Amino acid sequence: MEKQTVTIYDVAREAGVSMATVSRVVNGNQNVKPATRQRVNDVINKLDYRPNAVARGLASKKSTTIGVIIPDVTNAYFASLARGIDDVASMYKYNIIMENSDENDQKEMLVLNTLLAKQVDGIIFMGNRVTDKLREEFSHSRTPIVFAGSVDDQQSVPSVSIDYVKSTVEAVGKLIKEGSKKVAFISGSLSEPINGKYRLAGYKQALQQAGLKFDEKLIFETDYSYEAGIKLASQLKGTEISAAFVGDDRLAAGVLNGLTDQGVKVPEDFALITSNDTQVAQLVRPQLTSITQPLYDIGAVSMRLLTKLMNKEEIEEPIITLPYGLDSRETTQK
Amino acid sequence: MEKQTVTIYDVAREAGVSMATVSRVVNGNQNVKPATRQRVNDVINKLDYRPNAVARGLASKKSTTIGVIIPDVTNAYFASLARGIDDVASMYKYNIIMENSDENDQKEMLVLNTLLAKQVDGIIFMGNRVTDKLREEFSHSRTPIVFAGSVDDQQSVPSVSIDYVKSTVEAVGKLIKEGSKKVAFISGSLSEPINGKYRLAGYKQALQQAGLKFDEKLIFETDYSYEAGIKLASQLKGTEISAAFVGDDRLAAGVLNGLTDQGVKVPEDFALITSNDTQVAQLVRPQLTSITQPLYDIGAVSMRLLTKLMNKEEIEEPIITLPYGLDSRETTQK
DNA sequence: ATTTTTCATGAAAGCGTTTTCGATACTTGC
DNA sequence: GCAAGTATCGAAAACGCTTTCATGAAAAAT
Repeated sequence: MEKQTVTIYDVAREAGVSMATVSRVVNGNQNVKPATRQRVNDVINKLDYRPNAVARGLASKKSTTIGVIIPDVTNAYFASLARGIDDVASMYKYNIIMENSDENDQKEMLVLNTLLAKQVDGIIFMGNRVTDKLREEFSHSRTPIVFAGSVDDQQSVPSVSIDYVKSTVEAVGKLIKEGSKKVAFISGSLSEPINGKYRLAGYKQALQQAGLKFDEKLIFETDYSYEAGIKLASQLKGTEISAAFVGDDRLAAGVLNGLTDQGVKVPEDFALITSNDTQVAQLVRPQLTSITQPLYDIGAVSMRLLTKLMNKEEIEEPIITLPYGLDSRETTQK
Repeated sequence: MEKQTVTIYDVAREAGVSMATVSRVVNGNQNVKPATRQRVNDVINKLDYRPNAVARGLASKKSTTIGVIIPDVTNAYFASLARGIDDVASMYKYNIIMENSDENDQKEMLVLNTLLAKQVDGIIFMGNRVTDKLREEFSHSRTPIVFAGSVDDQQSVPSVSIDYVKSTVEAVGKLIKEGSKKVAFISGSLSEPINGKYRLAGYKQALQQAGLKFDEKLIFETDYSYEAGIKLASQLKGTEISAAFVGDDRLAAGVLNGLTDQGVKVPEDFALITSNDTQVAQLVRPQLTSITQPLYDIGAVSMRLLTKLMNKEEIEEPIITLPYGLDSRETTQK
């Protein structure tokens, strides 16, 4: 016995009303006589009627679904944002279609298009850079979008993040103040604005404030992985470098563990500050001093912003900067 | 100028064919003369036509979307599974609606229902227990479902996981063989079959094989968190217990760090084996010896199984058990 | 040359809702 | 009691696509 799906029409017939009325009670429209509402609700329960969201979406042109483009769910940083996004999304009755992009240009285009095809009401984009093609696609579509945990360097898209320049100035400044003359700057690709533009600027600014000269050789561009950190650690050993600012926690954990495994004492011989305050930073020993970010909130606020955009509400400020902190743990003097 | 969406009808008119023909070329149906196909494709490009997936879904009764119920994306274990799921899902052109359940019964029911309302073609469920209500809901619906990383203890639902009993026997066996007479069993709620039924059974079996007596006092039931581990560590210190099997990596990391911080030497004074082989296990120092699970594959295989179910293909074996391993790292003798 | 098959296409009926617009039935005010 | 307003409801037209069925044309078989 194939379960025949019960439609709004069945309910209407059974309750002796029109589809319009059923639709009204389902959607909480007030123009229904209480008695009728009751009758319809009874039938709904009796028949176990569940509105078909797809049909609803077609008729209303709203899918109550938003698309989330995430580099990799497996990355704790992005996963935390995602959690914030999801929580406020469900608060507002939206569902989330999540797509891993691997920060691959082609894949990003692809998922963006399928998201648009699915008629998502809005999109949250996570990633460290935006290609021109992608930006163009964004502006073409009528679908609102917000960047979470990153800024469009043209500042043309609503976004929420922390102040990467200032936080880096502070972190590097601390390293210098605690006695390091040679502070390495370790990050992912410098072609990503967050690194090449903001963090690097902060690094230089901190140097300048301390009257130190910028040295190209202290800049290490690598990828965001634990392994890359381990490898970097061997390069670092035996140099004059005695501290490092690192743009990613897993990378930092690699550097730390690599250093420690080689007998370098952290923080005595080498100080370290990382950037994302992911749980990783607290799991390793010694615990990583880190810039702290309201990860969950970045996601949550992004989603909240998106709901406003979708409602065409007036937005006071589309580029939101959330407060950050600097938590001194065990890889700096204190 | 509000961008007027271009529909299949516009393409049809412009190309001088019927909607049916356009639909055919869009869907790769072979019954179209190459010349016509070409003409239609040209118009599609010219007009930048993108099929509306919602309308498509309504007409075809397929959403090409699957629902994923995950306890918490922020948990590395589940995130890894999710990644596997997503990769093969997109391989098969499915999109994923992801819902965090927090393993909360009520929330699970809720998300299941919205998933069903959205007409997902299939569901992947992650979680450690299934309430009867949920099970009933599953069986009511015609939507195929598979459990990833857990088993329905009634074995009535397709699932993919590892053999929790055998892997635990092996892990606990190793601990005993290496000299521990008192091995603690530390896990999350015993009401979850994975703990109370399978792992515990494995634990007892290992004891029995070694001729050891089961001792209620060695069973520690807590929650899966780093903090819980830290707390547990103080309880453990000073007892005769000299080893522990732990059901979760973050929990294990907590125990390890807690022990170490109190001056207990691991593995010399206390040996530890954890269960999920999440990256956490390798980040901590000493690195946690762990049962290894093919996390990504569990997700991937689950999704593959689901595609078969959705295609109504013949399934040889709906309860899939993937191979596990035991990686001796630094929290056991070797 | 005629009959069959096969191919290519179009007309139109859904798919299950929402929503507009008008109609009817009640209230209310006077 | 009657006009005017208001609350309640229904008919039916979308929404943008897929899919069945019929049809005519072209190809193959006789």
